[in-house]
Amino acid sequence: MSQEINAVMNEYLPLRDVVFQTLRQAILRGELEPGERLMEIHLANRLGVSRTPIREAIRKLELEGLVVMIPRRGAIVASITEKDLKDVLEVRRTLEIMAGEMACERITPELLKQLEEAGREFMKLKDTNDFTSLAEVDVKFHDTIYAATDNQRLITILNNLREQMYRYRLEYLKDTGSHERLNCEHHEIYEGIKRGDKAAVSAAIGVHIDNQRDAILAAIRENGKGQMKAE
Amino acid sequence: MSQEINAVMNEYLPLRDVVFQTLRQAILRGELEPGERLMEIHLANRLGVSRTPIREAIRKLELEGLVVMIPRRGAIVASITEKDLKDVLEVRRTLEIMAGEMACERITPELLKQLEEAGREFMKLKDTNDFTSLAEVDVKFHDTIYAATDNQRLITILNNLREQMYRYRLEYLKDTGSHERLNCEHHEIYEGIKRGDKAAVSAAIGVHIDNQRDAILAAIRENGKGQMKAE
DNA sequence: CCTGTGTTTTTTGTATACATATATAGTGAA
DNA sequence: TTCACTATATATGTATACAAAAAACACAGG
Repeated sequence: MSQEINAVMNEYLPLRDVVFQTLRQAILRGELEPGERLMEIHLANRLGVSRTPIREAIRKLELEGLVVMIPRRGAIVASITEKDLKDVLEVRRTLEIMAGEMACERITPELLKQLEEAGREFMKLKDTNDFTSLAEVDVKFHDTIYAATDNQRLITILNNLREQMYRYRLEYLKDTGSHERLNCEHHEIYEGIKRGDKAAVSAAIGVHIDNQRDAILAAIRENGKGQMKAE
Repeated sequence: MSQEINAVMNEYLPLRDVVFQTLRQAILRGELEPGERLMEIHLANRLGVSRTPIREAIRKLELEGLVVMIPRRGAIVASITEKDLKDVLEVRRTLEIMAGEMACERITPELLKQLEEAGREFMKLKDTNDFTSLAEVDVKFHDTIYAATDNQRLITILNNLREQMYRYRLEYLKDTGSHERLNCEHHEIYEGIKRGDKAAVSAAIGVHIDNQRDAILAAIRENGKGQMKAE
């Protein structure tokens, strides 16, 4: 049993963690849709494990808010309302600015170089249609800023908040018209951090998130069928 | 089996959640010390349940960061280093200020009244030795501000960050010399929110958290024996 | 044709069983 | 005495078994 899974387990990883990451990705990528039930036996058969690791993975997803438990009915994929998304973006805006300002003070030469590189890569990719790579580079750019804060708690929270929006990220990156603007914003942020100019960085990141917010909300309102549930 | 636990279950609560809350409280109150092992069979016997709910509760504690898993050895209560605590307080400072500023704009008359009342209760209690009630009122004061933000995500994160420091809260509230200052700070925050004066609120909350930070760090450095592990 | 009730099925919640890895203790030899 | 090796005990990781609750279904009666 669990051949395909155990193959990945070169170094030690409990099945529950494999299942957790698998389900998590599936939810964030939209392969499991909001409202969909997570039935233990079904998932167990599908992943080739018993119910035990499935259940333990669901406990973690529950705490993370990615699934909602219904008493004696099990777990369903959590729906994100527009209000939820606004709330997340509001907090994220504040913390991204915080991270940027901290980076102004604490960034190391290596990380600054890495940041510049991520910015360059984004510029190279911005006119292609390779949205996946583009998203990756975008993540790398922001991750570098996070790393510069030297605050693990902040990094963890920011990563979580960002991932809450993964379902919508790709959608909004497909709006190629915004790439040039994103590129400019990245450059402005990079230059600000390089100069240690907190006010400039703060303003640039604020604009950056606001634009992202507007783009995502617009995208949702257009084709908000499966993605957004009423409740 | 599980007599004492089932007694509490008038309305439906899975055993795993009862166990989760029980263990969580025990860790936050310091009844389970950092580094202590959480052995499943032992806990199961102690709480009168089987290993299954214990394990599921541990999965949640793991994601919350209150326990750390050691491969094939199980869970131990997470140690908080001084760096961890500083990181938490740094993030918390930013978000508490954010909450205060949002409260300036969004607070309702009822919540404003509740805030005033919490402030008054704190004043009444500040010269007694009833530290538990004092802590409760302090929590209520801040909870009211959180509620005024109308941002559920922010509330969740702030509650979590605050709870991360529960182990140290009581310690620092026992420093009766600081009560008068805390009281003034509360009053200043309340007045600022009432006037909608964001700058004043921001400054007051900043000072409030900074003082708390210094007090906690000082308390830890004094008797940092059991509480702080090198890891 | 609709409705209410009893039965069956499905699925969760909990307990237990089994395999394996790690720690521990004990024994023997250098 | 000390080191090494083996046997044993203990605890985790996973699978399975069992009970109970909820949903689905069928059937009888109006």
